[in-house]
Amino acid sequence: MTTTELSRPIDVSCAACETHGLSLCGLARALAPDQSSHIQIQQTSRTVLARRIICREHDLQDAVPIICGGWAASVVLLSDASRQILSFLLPGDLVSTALLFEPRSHCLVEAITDVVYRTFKRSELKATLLKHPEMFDMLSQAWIEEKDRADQLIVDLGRRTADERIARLILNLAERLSQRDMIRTTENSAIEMEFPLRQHHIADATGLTPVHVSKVLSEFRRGGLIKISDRSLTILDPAGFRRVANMR
Amino acid sequence: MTTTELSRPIDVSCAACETHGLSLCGLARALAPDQSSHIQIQQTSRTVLARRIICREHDLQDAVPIICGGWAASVVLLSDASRQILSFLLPGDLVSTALLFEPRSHCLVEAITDVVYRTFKRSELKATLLKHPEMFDMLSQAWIEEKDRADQLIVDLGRRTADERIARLILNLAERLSQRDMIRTTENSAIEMEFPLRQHHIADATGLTPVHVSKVLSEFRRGGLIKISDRSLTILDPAGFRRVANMR
DNA sequence: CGCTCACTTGAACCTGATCAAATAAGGTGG
DNA sequence: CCACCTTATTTGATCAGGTTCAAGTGAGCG
Repeated sequence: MTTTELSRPIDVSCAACETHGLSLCGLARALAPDQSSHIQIQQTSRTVLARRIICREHDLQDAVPIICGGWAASVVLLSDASRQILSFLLPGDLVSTALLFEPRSHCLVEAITDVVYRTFKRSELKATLLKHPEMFDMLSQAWIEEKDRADQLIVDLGRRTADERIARLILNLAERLSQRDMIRTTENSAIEMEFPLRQHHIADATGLTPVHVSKVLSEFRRGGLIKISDRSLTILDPAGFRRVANMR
Repeated sequence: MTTTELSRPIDVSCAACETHGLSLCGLARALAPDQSSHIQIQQTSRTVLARRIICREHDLQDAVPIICGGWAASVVLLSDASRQILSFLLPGDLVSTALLFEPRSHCLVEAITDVVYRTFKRSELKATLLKHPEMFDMLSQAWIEEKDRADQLIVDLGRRTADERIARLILNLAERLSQRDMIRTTENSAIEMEFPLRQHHIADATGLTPVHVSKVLSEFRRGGLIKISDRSLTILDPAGFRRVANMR
């Protein structure tokens, strides 16, 4: 069985949500069932195992998913079996703001780690949105951020070198994790984070091959910029790493 | 003087709007002053010359622009003076749906041809949006299309060859122009359209160099796929061209 | 122990970039 | 209308960043 389903009230298997409770983005927080929020919507919590699919392209879905725990990716499959990752989804992320308005997902959403997510009925969520102006603002906020990240990725893929793309990906993830209180900063200002991505994920996200990703990461390691071990990544030299990332 | 400003009623210098009156996308049409629409919002019409800027990055704008005539581009400038075009804007396009919710444009909008556009006050537009559910649907439609095109571009830049990128760009433009009744189909099923783009625009949009764009276009021409002359492009062999565009 | 999956490393290759020079196409002032 | 200047486009030669191919190493797991 790849998914478990349970209706409210949310039970302990959703502990991951609590863990990141405070770190969820506005929308997710407003909808969290255990918050003091005055907004109440029917919702369902699910768990999927790593590598399993959360929603398929062209699926017609009545449900709008929000990630509560774990990492996922939105990916587009090409006819030659190559893949492009459009975005990584972290706890608190709405899978796609477009799903609020149209039932058809146009890309695959795949769990990278085990993932806990909640789903809402589109109709209810929309209704709530129109009734609560503050929710509407959160939505437009999420929308703007989603588009900004897509535009940023376009620039990266169109105009930056492999080194830059990879460094920027890592820094962007660090930034987003930091907003969720999911990084540690050590006394020598190194930044450490959980990093469940395989090199092929990085390759699929940056438009490179896994082989080249390996070479670039080795280079970064040799340069003392980062350290990777045991599904955890440390940026040893944030300033230097940012320098690599930013400009030609 | 780069822009002319005139308050309603719209005069003949906005003839371009009439030309494409029927072709505007839902939102723009609903807002067109000469339509039988029951929705009335204060608006201003402006004209800018080719190559001039419609709105600058980080500009704080009270105004939301919709293109009425001509072609424009959203572009991101990099520190090394290279550029990435995020999207081409055609008549009927909202410059960016994000501008409805936040006053700060995060990219430059540049006229490619002479451009006629109208601007609306954000506050009024937002208010109208919430009052008219059918406008809200048009907006979410525009939003979804905008995001779809961005995602499509990500895939193109991440995973496709130069030939594919260029062919797809041209086909996408043909498709969008066709929705606006701005293409001609000749008896031998060739597709002809106005094509004001310079090769450097194509390069900036596809993440390639102008030199390489020139080579690829020459190759297409030599293969009898397209013809370009006098700011007009003809797809001579649509089937063959689509084959080049679609898959590896 | 033997698999499989992830990563690493090196060699050869190729797509697209860079450099350079020539040609064409506009636009302007006289 | 022409001479001149600037901006596009074309074409060829060379270069380089990443890919592809291939083989080997290592870690986790049944």
